[in-house]
Amino acid sequence: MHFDIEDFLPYLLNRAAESSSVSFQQIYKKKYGMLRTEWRVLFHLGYYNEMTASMICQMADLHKTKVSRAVSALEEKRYIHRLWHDDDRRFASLSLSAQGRIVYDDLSALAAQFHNDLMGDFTKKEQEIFMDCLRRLRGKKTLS
Amino acid sequence: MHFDIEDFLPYLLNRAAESSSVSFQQIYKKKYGMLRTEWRVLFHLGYYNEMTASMICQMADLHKTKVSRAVSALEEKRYIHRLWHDDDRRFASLSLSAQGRIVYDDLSALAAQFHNDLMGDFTKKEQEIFMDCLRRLRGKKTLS
DNA sequence: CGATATTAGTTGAAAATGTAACTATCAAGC
DNA sequence: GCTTGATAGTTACATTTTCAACTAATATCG
Repeated sequence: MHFDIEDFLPYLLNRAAESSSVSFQQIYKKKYGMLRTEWRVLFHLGYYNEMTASMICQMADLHKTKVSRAVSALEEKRYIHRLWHDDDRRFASLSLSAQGRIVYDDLSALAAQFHNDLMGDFTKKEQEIFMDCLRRLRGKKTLS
Repeated sequence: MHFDIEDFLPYLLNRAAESSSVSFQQIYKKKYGMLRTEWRVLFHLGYYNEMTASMICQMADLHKTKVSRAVSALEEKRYIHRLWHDDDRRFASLSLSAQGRIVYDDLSALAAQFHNDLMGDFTKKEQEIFMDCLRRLRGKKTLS
């Protein structure tokens, strides 16, 4: 079976992902001193308002130690609140603080703009197919 | 501007990339004890036969320290040869050893198969557009 | 030729990540 | 109630990655 390096999907995906992530990373890093995982946790909380750490793990495909550390970092920056449940004290509701909400609003607007810039070159039809492929790919675990 | 978390391109790309890379990683890690960067360097050498480290950096979008360490690791595993140039002794030609070639042949066949499995669900047309979008995206540096 | 700048690649320390073991809490079965 | 097992989350340690400083070789320009 022929192997063409430039068409190898994991490689292509990685390069595209890295290239787009790195440029957007500059923004939240410079403006708010956040790491990628922190931004990821932040935007989940901004979007879904209230989640436990394990919900974030599942939805964002992040390991619990990564989330744990990101949550601590965000708490230290006063971007989120952590409220331990009374009925089951193993887990805590996470939510944005007022300041965190401001940061989220700012960054999500920039993200939307960034997204549109990236997509700008593609036709509507291409965009649809592209996004659809990505969504179908995610979660697919072949050959394992 | 509206921000939809599940459609945010860098996020989608990252998840798709991670998911595909992690599953393939199991293979070369288990079979040959290689890290992702090492596999990346190896398949560049397998495909292009002879490159300097800095050529690999450019083509594979890898930082020179990562390549440097991957090259050392591959050399220790006896998968590659390093030949310092006589006319300009700053750089060295890297190429696969006989054993490295065997490893490459094995892994590239598996990679091709893996690629096809991933792509299997998509129609020919979808595949074309998808790959085309990825290639056009890679290297695009918006908003920086 | 000699000073300065570039380029290829390496190395060391700091930061981030992954893995496994851990604490604490709750659930189930007896 | 007590043991066993699961779950949420944290911590410790080893591995990787990143960043900046470094060596060594060549190039440029006076």
